[in-house]
Amino acid sequence: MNPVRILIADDHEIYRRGLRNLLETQANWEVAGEAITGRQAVEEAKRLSPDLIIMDISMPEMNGLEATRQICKIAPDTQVLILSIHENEQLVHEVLEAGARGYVLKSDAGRDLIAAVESLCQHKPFFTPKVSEMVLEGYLKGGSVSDNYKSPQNRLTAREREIVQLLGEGQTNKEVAESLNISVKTVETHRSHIMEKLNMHSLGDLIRYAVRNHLIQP
Amino acid sequence: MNPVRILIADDHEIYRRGLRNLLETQANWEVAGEAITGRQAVEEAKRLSPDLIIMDISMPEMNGLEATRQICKIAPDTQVLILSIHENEQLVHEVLEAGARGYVLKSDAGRDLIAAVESLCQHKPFFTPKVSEMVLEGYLKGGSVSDNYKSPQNRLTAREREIVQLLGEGQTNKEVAESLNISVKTVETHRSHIMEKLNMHSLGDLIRYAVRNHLIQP
DNA sequence: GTCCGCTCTCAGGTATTTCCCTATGCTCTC
DNA sequence: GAGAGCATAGGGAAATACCTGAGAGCGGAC
Repeated sequence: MNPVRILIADDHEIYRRGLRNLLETQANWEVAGEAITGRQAVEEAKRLSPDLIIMDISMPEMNGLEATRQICKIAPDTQVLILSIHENEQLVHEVLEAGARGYVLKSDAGRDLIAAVESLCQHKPFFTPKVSEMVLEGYLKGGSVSDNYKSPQNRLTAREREIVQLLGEGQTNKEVAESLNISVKTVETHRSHIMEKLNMHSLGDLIRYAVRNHLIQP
Repeated sequence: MNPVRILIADDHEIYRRGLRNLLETQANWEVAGEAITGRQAVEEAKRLSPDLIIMDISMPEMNGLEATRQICKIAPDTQVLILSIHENEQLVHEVLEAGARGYVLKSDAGRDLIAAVESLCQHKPFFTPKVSEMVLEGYLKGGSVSDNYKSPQNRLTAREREIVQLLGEGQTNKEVAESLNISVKTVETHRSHIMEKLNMHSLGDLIRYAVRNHLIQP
């Protein structure tokens, strides 16, 4: 039987160590790689085609939510397990919408992570008890999750959200352009589209928007 | 030479694993015990008399700040190193007041933790670069930290705080100048002073600072 | 299959804003 | 009265905003 190949995406080195250490206690599991940013996670997912990704939400450059969206699109066979400190209903629905199949709170991870990984490997979703209630509620309300969830950032495209995050992290247009390997002009275009869509008129508005919508940490 | 005996206090099992794993790479260091709550940390500090405690801030039952206060009172020989995700000036000064001798951001921990532990073992304080500037300024101003740091934004002058707030609320330099009936040039000067004082390089940084320090609402 | 709409990409040009350095009063302290 | 800190501001260089325009790719509609 082939080993289960796992990619770890978390910006804290200590936490990655802890995860690796825990996962390696399991026979037949293999940590195939590590990623520090969402962008790296996407790249490594492409390169390594892991069976499963353990994904933190808050990461620099690109957050885990956005990374999950992209990975589930380009590599639908890869299972994504979200590890988050946020016990936030909105966020749970967002990550499910993005394509993740599991959500474990970091405070429960020591107890539940192994079970969660096992579950996802058998293509069954997994949620820590606190989370599963929220999820259930979402479905019971009728309609799909997406019907219930119309957050304003859905109006932004993936690329636009990405740019909002980088700007929010303090990068200038020029730095964003370098980070994404695109022209400054392109960044300017995106930026003006974003401003227009959200009806904002200054970078300050944009950044507060990003903080409110958990695209960045204050 | 006796080994350095370390107590780990953090409520996340994965994180404790990571810490233990990292610390055990060092010869002559020994993880004497673990605590999951602040209360446990106090008890274990009494029972084990470790040389050093690595202390998370957010823990259930009793937070790391309160635990630090108690431990520094009952076991003044034990060094406390704070490990926190919060880049918040107020908090830094509170933990120093409480008796901690080091403050490392979790995002920097992988790089700085070993150095921090070494430093504290030689009874030298240690702070990650981002943090050390805040601290340094506090001491350079003379008097105790608490005198100067009733609130972190004391480092900025009244006028500067006013400007940070207006910028944070989404006003442009020009609008701020109109609001305050001063020249745009003056606003620019204030702004660059603020940036310099806080060691920031973009409006994004500034706004996140303002949100963290409750100068504005996100 | 083709067309339409959306997205991402980029360019050029001008107006505007910001950045960086310097400088002048003013007040308070030592 | 010398110096430190603060609020004020100017000049020139750099960056950004704001417009128009446009090609390439992609997915859904018909």
